[in-house]
Amino acid sequence: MEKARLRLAPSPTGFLHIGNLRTALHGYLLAKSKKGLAEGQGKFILRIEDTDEKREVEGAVEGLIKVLDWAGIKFDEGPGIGGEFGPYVQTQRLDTYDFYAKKLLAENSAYRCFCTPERLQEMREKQSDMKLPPRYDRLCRNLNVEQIKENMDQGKPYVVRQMMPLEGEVIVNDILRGEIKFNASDLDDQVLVKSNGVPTYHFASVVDDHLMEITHVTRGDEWLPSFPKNVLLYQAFGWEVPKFIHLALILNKSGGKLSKRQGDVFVEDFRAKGYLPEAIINFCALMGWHDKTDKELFTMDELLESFSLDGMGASPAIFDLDKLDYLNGYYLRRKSVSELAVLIRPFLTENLVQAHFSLQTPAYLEAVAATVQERLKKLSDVVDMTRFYFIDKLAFPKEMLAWKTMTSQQAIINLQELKTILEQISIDDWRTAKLEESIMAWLKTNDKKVGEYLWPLRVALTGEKYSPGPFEVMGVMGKENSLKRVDQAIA
RNA sequence: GGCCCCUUCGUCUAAUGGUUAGGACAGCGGCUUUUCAAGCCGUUAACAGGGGUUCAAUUCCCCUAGGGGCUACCA
Repeated sequence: MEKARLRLAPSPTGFLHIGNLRTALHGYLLAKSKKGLAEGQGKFILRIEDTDEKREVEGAVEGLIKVLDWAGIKFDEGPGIGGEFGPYVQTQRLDTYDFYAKKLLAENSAYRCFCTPERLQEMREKQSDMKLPPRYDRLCRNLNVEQIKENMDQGKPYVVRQMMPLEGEVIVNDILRGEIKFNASDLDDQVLVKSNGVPTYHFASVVDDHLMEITHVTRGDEWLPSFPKNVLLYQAFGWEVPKFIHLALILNKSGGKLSKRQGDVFVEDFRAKGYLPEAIINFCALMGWHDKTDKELFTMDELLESFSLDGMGASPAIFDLDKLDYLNGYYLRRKSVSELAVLIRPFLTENLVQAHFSLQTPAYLEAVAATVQERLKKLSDVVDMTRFYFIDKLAFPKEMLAWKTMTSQQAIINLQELKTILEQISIDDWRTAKLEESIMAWLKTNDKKVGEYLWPLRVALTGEKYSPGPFEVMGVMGKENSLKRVDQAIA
């Protein structure tokens, strides 16, 4: 059996982007799925890439771990979890990077660069004026020992740069795309260690992936351009190159980069709106992966059975909110009523604030939940959908009571008729099924038009054009409150 | 500009050197029906373009176009 150790290596710069969750999920499943890389025996590791203190956001690591856990992605090793390859936070591994940077320097695979940011800036401007690709001009690449010593003695700050081959081809292999060729002459002498002594992503991730024995690197394909540089670095160390799987980006509706501007992009946003982890996971799995059968509805457990490398593709996917909504509605409908009641509770505070205490019981919430379950796309929809259940007096124009071509006067007359019937129904019989039975029977025997009675009744009860049916609503609200609404509509 | 990646219905995606190019979401129509949903049934809709290779190309190759990414002492 193939060994598989994969990692998620986020930088703690804020919330978790939905695209990163997709990357995380695919990596996780490759490690853990029965049809994955290692028959479900792979390891999934969390490593925090916090080498850019400028972009770091307070509390982001905790947030990341929390939301990943919510989504159902578990780690075998990582900060707070442990493991034999720790620490799993890069700023706690600075000595390690220092050691390997010195090694590279000693072996002449890297060099110190004393160029100031100002000089680099100027250089790039000149290059782009001359329509040349902006690239380090390698001024410091050929500094002799004395010059280096002199600069160091003067305490000049320096970065460590990777020494790229001057000519030839670098051929790399991506699992999803096969061979990719780069000209060595197109490769910049990448910065490995910044002047503050902290490594760049490029350097730290290669060192860590090797030391942590990562076998397969999954990452976004925005890293494809640095792939040859990574490979060269492995070769400079004499290390085996792990397999690379570059996942295509997730794009917005117009095909551009999915960004905050166009709406929700963070998993936390979706969670706050009431999307279920089941839906998000199913949705993310399907972007860039497809089962060999036509099956599309997958729980995490099912993905753990079916997800495989050969179902993965390399083309970018556009984020389709409609499909996410569908999936979320689907999983919402599959919840038990009591589960749903618990889920909607946090969204209902606005409604409950104005409600009589008798309307705040778990039992009432469950009854309410049952009537809106099949209508919800996301949990936050529950607010508007159930408002009428919690308020004392409805406000709606009388004309709304009229069904199709009937007048509101006629609607009120019909309501009065219904009222007498309803009053005769005992509290014990005041249940949705029984109410429906009685009213429908009455309508039939008296040869009444169903719509001319049920529409006004429903509007009287809910004050809404669209809502659950009158029998369901009366079943939830009880006799007293239901009749009160009918009276209010008649008055 | 340079380098790299990608290209099947609007969207996510199957399949195949010879198919009526399949499924799902969305759309549309119908059934059901007091409304909205849900459900069921049906239906519109795609191989980016041009060259090759071949008896045959959506499938293999090349070019073009389009889209995207990278081009920092950010990841």
